Amino acid sequence: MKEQLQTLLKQSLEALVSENILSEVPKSIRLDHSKDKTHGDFASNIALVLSKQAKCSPQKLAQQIIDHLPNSGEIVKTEIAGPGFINFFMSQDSNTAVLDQILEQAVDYGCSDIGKGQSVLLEFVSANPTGPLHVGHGRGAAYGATVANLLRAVGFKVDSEYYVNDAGRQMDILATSVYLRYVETDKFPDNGYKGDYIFDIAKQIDNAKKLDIFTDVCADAPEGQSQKDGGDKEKHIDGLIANCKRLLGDDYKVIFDLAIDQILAGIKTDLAEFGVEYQQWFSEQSLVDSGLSKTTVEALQASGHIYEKDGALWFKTTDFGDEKDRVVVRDNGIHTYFASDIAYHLEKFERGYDKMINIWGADHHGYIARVKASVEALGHNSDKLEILLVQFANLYRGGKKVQMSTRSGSFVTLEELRNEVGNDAARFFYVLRKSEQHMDFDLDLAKSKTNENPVFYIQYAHARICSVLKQADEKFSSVSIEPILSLLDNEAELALVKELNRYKDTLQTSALNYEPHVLAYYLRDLAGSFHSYYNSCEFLVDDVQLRSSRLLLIKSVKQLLSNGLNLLGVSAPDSM
RNA sequence: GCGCUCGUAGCUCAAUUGGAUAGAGUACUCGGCUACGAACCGAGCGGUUGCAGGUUCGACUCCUGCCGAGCGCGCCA
Repeated sequence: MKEQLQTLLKQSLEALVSENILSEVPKSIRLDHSKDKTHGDFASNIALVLSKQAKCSPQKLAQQIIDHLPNSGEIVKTEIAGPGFINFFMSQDSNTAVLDQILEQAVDYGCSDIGKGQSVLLEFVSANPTGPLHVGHGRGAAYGATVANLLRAVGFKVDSEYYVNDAGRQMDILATSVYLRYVETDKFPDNGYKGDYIFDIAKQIDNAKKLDIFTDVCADAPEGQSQKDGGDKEKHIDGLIANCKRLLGDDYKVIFDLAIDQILAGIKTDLAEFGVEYQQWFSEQSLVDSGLSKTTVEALQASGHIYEKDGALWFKTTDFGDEKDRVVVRDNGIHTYFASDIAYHLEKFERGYDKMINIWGADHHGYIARVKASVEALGHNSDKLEILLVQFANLYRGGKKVQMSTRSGSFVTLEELRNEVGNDAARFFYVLRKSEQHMDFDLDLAKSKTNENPVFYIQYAHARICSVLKQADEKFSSVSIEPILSLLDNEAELALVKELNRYKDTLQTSALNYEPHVLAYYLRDLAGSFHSYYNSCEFLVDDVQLRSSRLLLIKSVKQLLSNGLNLLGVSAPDSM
């Protein structure tokens, strides 16, 4: 319906161009579903936008646009309002046509091909495999999975990917922490991984020697001493790692692999149970093994973007707008994390996607400039790489902010949250906030008063409709009666029909702007309109035509609630 | 100090991406089940959109400067 109207508007503008009233037809003609029903069904600001070009007042231009509109049975009334908006009042038939479309296209209703099959690589979560996912990661997981669903619905071909940081010092700290729990030392370093899950992994070690790895390590800062001096603490744990590797020999690798396998398996299960699926798990170590990490640095060197200073290799990212240059190879010859990340992004570009999207925690924002710089330096268009930042969720418990740290082991895991509030509530809650909005997550509220979560409000609407339809089947014979949609004429019905007409645009807006919350809010509004309708009208009336018309309407509502919830990764139960 | 992100009702958040009278939930005050599910509905209360300027037909939205919050600024990952 909106498309037809847009076409009519365009024809009118073309006519005005041929009469030299306008110089050209704009690329896009803005047409909004009006939010206030007194403004009709659609509103356009086109006259306001073009008044300067037409050199006349917006109101006058609006009148000319209306005068040049081709005749159409769909438009019953137009009016000029406010500073020059054109409001369109559509015919009842034109408005209720959506009901048939929804029921005919069912689960596919709302889907489109605006994405034109473009391929997208969507990377999200990618938390270091040094511990279980916590509720902070949950936001990225829910957001990423939903964005993937939305993009697919509007015609993109999306691959989801998790970048596994399975190389580097953090992994050695992890392995050494596990070993220290295995030997049950009382000198566990302050900066090791202290979570309970480390004990669980340690229990699975069999047959390794229990050695004292504290000999000859920098003894300045064992637990409880000179904690102020971070440098010594780090040297201390590096010494422990070195001893661990040297004394354990081959057993070190066994423990190292055990630790990462266990944790990664846990992360995979966790995400799968949360309804978050990945097409690829990409290992950082594989970049080292394949030599890509090394050849990438060489390529940068060959193209003159690398210089040496203080024994290290620096990448001149300032040439590409970064605020300072970055080290890629340290003076000890070891590649930095950034070096593998450059290789990783190069590898992504070489896989040939039309678009790449990274979803990062907001704490990584300082990293964007250097990654884009490296992409440009290697001859690729960094515009194909979009980086979306998700703000942290502040957790509150008992009115107090909960500090979260994987190392100290003080965090609420995603699994705990899912068990407490359920997947549906968790998925919905995470996605209800705009991603760049800081969000406060009140654990007590989420856990103890789950009925206040709006997800139940929407699910309840769905269940209510199912219940009505079931009873309709039981009470009345199922002879098919042709509904007469013009009977749907009371206020609640018109509001619902209007709401249903908005779905398709809402889905597109939500997808193209990577804003799942737009869909979430829409669904709540739709459920709200339905609940009002439910309380104002009876569906199972004796008048067969009225009854079947009303049932057709609520069937359509049910379909869209189900479609929308499905995209958000939330179930649409028949009863609850 | 510099940079990024943000600041909207008592609280938690929206606002069709620059549009018309800034809306929901929650809290609080009323009212509605002999009803197709009350996990619901209806009414009320609640605002100088952090502050001050600017841009234009029009600003919560864009620009500038302050104030406040979070994050980042390492040869860590």
